[in-house]
Amino acid sequence: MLALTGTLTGTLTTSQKRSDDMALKKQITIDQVAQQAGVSTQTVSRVLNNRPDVAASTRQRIQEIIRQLGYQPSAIARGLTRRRNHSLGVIVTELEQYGPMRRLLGIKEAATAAGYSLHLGFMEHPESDDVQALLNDLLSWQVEGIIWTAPEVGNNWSALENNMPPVPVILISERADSRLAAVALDNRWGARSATEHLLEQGYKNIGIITGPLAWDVAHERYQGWQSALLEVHERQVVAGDWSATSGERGLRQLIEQYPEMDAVFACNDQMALGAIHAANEMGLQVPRHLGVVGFDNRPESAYYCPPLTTVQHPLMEQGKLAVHKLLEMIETHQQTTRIIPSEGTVLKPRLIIRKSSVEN
Amino acid sequence: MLALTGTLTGTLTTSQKRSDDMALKKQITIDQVAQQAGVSTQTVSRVLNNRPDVAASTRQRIQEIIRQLGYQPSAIARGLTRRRNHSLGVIVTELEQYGPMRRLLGIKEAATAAGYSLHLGFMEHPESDDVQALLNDLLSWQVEGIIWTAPEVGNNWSALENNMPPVPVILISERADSRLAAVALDNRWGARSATEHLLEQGYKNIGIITGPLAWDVAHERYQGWQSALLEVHERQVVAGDWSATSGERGLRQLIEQYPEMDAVFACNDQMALGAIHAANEMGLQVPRHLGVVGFDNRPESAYYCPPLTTVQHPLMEQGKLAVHKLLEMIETHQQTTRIIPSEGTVLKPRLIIRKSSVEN
DNA sequence: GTGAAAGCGCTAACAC
DNA sequence: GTGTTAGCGCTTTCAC
Repeated sequence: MLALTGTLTGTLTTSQKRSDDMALKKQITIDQVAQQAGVSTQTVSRVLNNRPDVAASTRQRIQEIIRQLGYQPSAIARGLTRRRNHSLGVIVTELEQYGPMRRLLGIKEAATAAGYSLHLGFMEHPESDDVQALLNDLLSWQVEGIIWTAPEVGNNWSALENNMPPVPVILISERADSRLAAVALDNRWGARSATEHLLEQGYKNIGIITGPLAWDVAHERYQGWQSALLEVHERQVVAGDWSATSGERGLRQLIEQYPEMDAVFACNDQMALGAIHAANEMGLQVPRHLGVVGFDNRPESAYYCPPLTTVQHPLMEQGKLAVHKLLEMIETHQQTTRIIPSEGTVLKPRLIIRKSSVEN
Repeated sequence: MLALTGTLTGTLTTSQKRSDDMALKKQITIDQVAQQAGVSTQTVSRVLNNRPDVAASTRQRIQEIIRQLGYQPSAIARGLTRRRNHSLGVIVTELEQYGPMRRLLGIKEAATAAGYSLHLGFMEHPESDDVQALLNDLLSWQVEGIIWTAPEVGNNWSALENNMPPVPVILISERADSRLAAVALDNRWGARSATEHLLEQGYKNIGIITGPLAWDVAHERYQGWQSALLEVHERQVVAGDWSATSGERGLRQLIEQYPEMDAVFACNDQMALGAIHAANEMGLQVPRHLGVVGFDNRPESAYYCPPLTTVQHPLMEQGKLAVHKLLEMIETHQQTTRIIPSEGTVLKPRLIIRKSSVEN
């Protein structure tokens, strides 16, 4: 484990060696370019920023020198004066999960396309981490806006509402009724349609393997499932942790406590995979004896045995949309206002029907 | 699509509205803190940096004011003077793949633990993107070192060797014999042991579904497979693209062109899943008629049917190790030297044996 | 213990 | 067209 914290003062450790064949290149600055070209730094700056008022010959000469020197303007210094550095902050968690990852990819794509770079703030423990510290870190990099794509759990972003950062914030939400400027995915609706599909297929007793219920996303899916049924009993519910392992364990437990179960809604594809696996091992045929539906539509879920019926949601699109809305807010100097549910965009998932829930 | 490129000059678009209830908070600076406290900025700076030579009472007073104002020092301005901003650059691709993602998680964890933040540079098209531009972008953020974890394809980092950046670079490599300061994973060795395992199980005719062979990682696995066999024929090889779909297609094609095949090495778990699926559909029992081995050991591969024999490799560890080595280089002012294969760390994968390759 | 001055690399606002 | 001046927010001298 490296202990870097102490070295901030600048004193270097004792064992410093330096490869002899390669002196430390100093950074090339605008001054050097200006000097070489025999002009002022200002003129160089004009060339860098494609300003019109530079003589063509001067411009060419300067560009040539820039190339020769391999000069690269410092985004940092530039940002300091411009008060704008074309970067966005993203607060993320659980990147090992499918949803967060896909969203980040969408964010990245849209940001790159718009010429923005990304600062990531990782929230390790959504339920306990100090939100303010994370925000401050991002703000200290002068990000122009912030995308919040960490799970809404407990009151971890009530802090946000009380102490709004000086830049626009957009929230990526898992629920249709979110309270900050948000791009939301209607998980509840998706879960409901998955459950209704099972009912339509003639299944009568539908269990559920949920995600960790403290998370909004898990809670919403749970609610969606519940809303499709007339009444539900505790026996029908088991909590998983998104992993295939917990899906397997979950199914076994459900069978035990709810023997009449003939279908299960697993709240993501991995848990569905675990459930199918357990069913196979116990000699229950899917979908004959047990209907199974998942959530996510990972590319591989079409190749499970049997192929998995699941809910597809536009994750990358959500990420992209969030960037677009955020940039719009930035451009119009719009601050994040408190309660704008109607302005928020709500994306709907889509049910993908495969063999795991359709007999024959 | 937002067109931001034109707004750099500062002129804002016409439709700018501003929410009335919330004026734009200006950033709080060190000067304001100093003024409030009735001291010089210098003294505040000393407090911020935990310098000893400040009167205890002064320090307390200043800290109090900092808290009240919610002052947050600007990492940007600080970095500009210190010439050090505690950030690392990471060049990544293909984050939707399991390997790259896991490595990034490892990198993130180690960097966070050491108090470093990360700048991501995304390489969209490893085979064609302008490497220099990506590097320049990272350098313009004054990153103190760079982790290169994009696939080695074609000559995309030969540019690196010719034009070494002014900061240390560490390469995350897929081959044991990499030429720059590297933390490598011995893919060839892993693939070889997977293939040898199949031979030991009595399989005689072993096909392969490779990844895109232009990538080092795919090529290395191919080589490992080949090295375990006495001689190989073109018929035994099909190229996939890492997706389950390509695995399914690949198996069908192999069966056709290499009918005596009794086992297949799929170069990642997803393709293995696709292959198993195809086999099931064609009435071939796994592992009875066809042995299958994958590569990656994703958490869910234990739940395929049958559970997948596969090669596990320490991806997160590789990422962490890369950070640690890079920080070490930074601390010792060590530049990346050209050829140091022996100094590079080589991690070995490990075969995980499950039912897909073991009859009974 | 504390402050004044200079400067990090760049750009905005004005001059000429 | 081009140069000068000032300043972004902070830290590093070096005074006192």
